[in-house]
Amino acid sequence: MEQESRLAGMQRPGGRTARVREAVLAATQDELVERGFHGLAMDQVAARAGVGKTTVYRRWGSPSGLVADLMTELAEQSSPHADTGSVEADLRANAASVLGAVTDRRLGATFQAVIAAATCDEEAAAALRAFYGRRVAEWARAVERAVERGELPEGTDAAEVVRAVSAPLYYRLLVTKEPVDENVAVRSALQALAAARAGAFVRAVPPPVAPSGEGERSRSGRAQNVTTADQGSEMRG
Amino acid sequence: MEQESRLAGMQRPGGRTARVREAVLAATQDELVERGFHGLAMDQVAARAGVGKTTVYRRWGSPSGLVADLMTELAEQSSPHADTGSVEADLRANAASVLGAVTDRRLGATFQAVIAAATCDEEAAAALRAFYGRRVAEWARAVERAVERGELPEGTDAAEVVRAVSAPLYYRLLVTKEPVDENVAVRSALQALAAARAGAFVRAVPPPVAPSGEGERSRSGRAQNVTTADQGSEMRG
DNA sequence: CGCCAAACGGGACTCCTGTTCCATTAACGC
DNA sequence: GCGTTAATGGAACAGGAGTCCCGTTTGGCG
Repeated sequence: MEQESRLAGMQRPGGRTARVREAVLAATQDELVERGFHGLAMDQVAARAGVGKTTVYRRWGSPSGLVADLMTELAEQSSPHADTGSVEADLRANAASVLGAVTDRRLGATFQAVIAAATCDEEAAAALRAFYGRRVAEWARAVERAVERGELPEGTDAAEVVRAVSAPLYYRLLVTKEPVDENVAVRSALQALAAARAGAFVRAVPPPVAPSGEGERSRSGRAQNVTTADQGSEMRG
Repeated sequence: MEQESRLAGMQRPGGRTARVREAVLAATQDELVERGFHGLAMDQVAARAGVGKTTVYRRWGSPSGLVADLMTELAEQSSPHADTGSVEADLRANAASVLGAVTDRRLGATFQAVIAAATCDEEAAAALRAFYGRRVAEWARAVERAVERGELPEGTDAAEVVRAVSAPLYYRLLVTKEPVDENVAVRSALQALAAARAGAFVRAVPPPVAPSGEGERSRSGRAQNVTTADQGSEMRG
């Protein structure tokens, strides 16, 4: 999308260059598994890949660049998805897929890394967006077919349903750091399904309810005890 | 809990020490807003806070340490939550609260930072867990009351419902990097509510479905098949 | 087969992060 | 007040990440 891969800019993507990239990306993943993103040192990667440090700096620039390229690589590979004819089974399969990606030692480390990188590096963020954009779109087709079959309400936002399946898993993984296991994955799928069946994903914007509670204030604002009585001073436009 | 704050270990937590901590944490937040976690340099923080670099290193050790302490500080402050008597309003208020925290320039930067730090630093991860543990527990009470009132099914896992409200917001913020606005927040709350009403959060483990399609396989070749051969109780309504 | 430029590799160099040492300040107890 | 010493502040020091320079390799092409 944004960039075919790190070979895109190369004017001579011949044998050696491709070999170098392959070796470096593999080494990067190894390092990620062993030391995590914070411990990803360009030196180490270069040494492990058996290439010059200069080369790694020149082509990838930073650890973020490495993981971004890695993610781009993964984005081009992944695509399999189920289409069983039953939304429930499809969504379960989707959840299982995410679970697998997150659980797998190698892939999990990579995802953690790319997400960490994405918090501070635009290139990594773009790679991440591209990856999920593609993946969500793939799985969304199953949901769309379910809508066509009448299993889900007309107007259901398929992509949103798919995202809703992954969201709790990533929430646990990244925010609460709770373990993510099969049980959680199944529940996640079923929750999304239940909400979808209830029409919570139909595209129309829901109407506001009477007392739309004010959110918490930032610490600098120092308002404790929101009584919710205060009416809609909207959060931000 | 793990540590009251960074003052805990201090044997002489008197005026100056407290002042230093305050100044350093404030400076840390400023730096986070301006440069983000990746650009958080101990030197800069020290200079900005008007304290010696040595002091910052001695007491916090690393950028992660700074951020973790900041999160601990925030955890002790936050507590406001709505209890309007209507689950829908409460959950909307919860979503708005999260939205506010994420949207606020200062708080948002801090959360991003602590999450980034948590991916590679156990102390930051612990601070993050503590923060959300507390916050979720607070909001869960509103859901519990809703269960008591009969608005939601018996056996509903209140904490799970609360987490389900935040999950999509953090998913967008961290994974897909889509903008998080009020619209998304409201939808998130209503999705969680719909799922809760449908009984998707009752504590019993859901039953397996017949044709559990083959999940996708992650590239490393491990298959994930949801078998969920657990005991069961029906859950869709 | 041989040219040319693209890409790589190694080593020296720079700069910045983090540490150490010691003098100075100011809480806390009396 | 006054002493003790935890805690801070400054400056010099060390180590490592990232850059630069330039020579070497190698893929593309006639």
